Amino acid sequence: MNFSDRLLVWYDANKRALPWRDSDNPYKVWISEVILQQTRVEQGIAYYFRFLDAFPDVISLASASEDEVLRLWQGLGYYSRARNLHQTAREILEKHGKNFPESSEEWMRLKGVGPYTAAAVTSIVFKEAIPALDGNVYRVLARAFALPYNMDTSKGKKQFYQLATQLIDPKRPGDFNQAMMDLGAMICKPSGPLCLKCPLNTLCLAKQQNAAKNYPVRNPKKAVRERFFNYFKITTKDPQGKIFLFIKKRQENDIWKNMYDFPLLETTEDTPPETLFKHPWWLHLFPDEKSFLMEGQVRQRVHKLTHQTIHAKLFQIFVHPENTVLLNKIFIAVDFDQFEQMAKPRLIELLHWDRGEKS
DNA sequence: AAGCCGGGGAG
DNA sequence: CTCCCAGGCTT
Repeated sequence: MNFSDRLLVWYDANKRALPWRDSDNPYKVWISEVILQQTRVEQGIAYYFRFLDAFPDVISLASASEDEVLRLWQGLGYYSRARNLHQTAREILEKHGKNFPESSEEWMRLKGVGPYTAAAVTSIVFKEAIPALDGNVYRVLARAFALPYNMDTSKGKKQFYQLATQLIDPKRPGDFNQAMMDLGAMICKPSGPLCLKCPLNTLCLAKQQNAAKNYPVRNPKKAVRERFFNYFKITTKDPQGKIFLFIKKRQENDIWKNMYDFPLLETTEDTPPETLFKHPWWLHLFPDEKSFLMEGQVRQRVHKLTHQTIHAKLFQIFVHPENTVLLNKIFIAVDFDQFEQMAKPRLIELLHWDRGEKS
């Protein structure tokens, strides 16, 4: 038996039962593929169910607001996926008149759809014989053939792509692609691969060399950036005694774009409150140091992302309503119930609900 | 080509 | 702690 036959025999007997499998619905497969970009299946499944429940088809997704879509995506990360998904739903409805494109070339032109997602959707739904290369597939191929190609470079990716094109079963392209990913996730794992259970173990060159850990070749990882976020949870009361807090929509090209957080003063290093309260940004909001009151403990939290570590502090500030004219111009006043319904980064969710302080 | 974009689970 | 996950976009 050749590579593909062994792989597919194994797949038929061992494939994972996943909610979007055996579906010929391009919308469902598309959503699942985008949710699973850089995201483990176990983490994505709950989001998949909630997303399809809220937006069962492309029309409902296109009809939603971006805020609603981001709110459903909250906690999953890489939020451009949600923004692009929403934008692309509207584009499909406009240009394709509700019908999805059927070729990977057309899919590639959609926002948020790259080589992997285009190939995955069209191979699974439309049986296009094009390989879908994700992290699992690079690892399986690199080990099986002891390939020295760097998967972080375009040249390296091209080598993997050409090989996969040779291997893919044109009769079952979707199953081939999913089988490669299942094998990578279940057997040919990044560390501690289960070679004894692998259907390819008799032909795997990395196993013969006992060198699975050397594959695939990748770029060395970069240093993590350190950032210092000083947040101010500014609250006030209206004449009826109802509490409002001031928030902001992040519109810069930075993390968490188009999601909501508290008024933020970012500094290049850890900065004591006395210094923050003399900062021009703060003095602009509160020229008079008696116009605000700091209450409660300062909440602190270290939030680690893949590429940056955020040292966050949350200062709780109370402001008398007569001193909120400028705040109302710069920020958005919401009550706590409204705030709960808005799309927030994980860090904000944690700071908001934190009890006491941590250092 | 390199930099940027989240959060979480496994070891 | 480190690694990396059904990647894609911007510069």
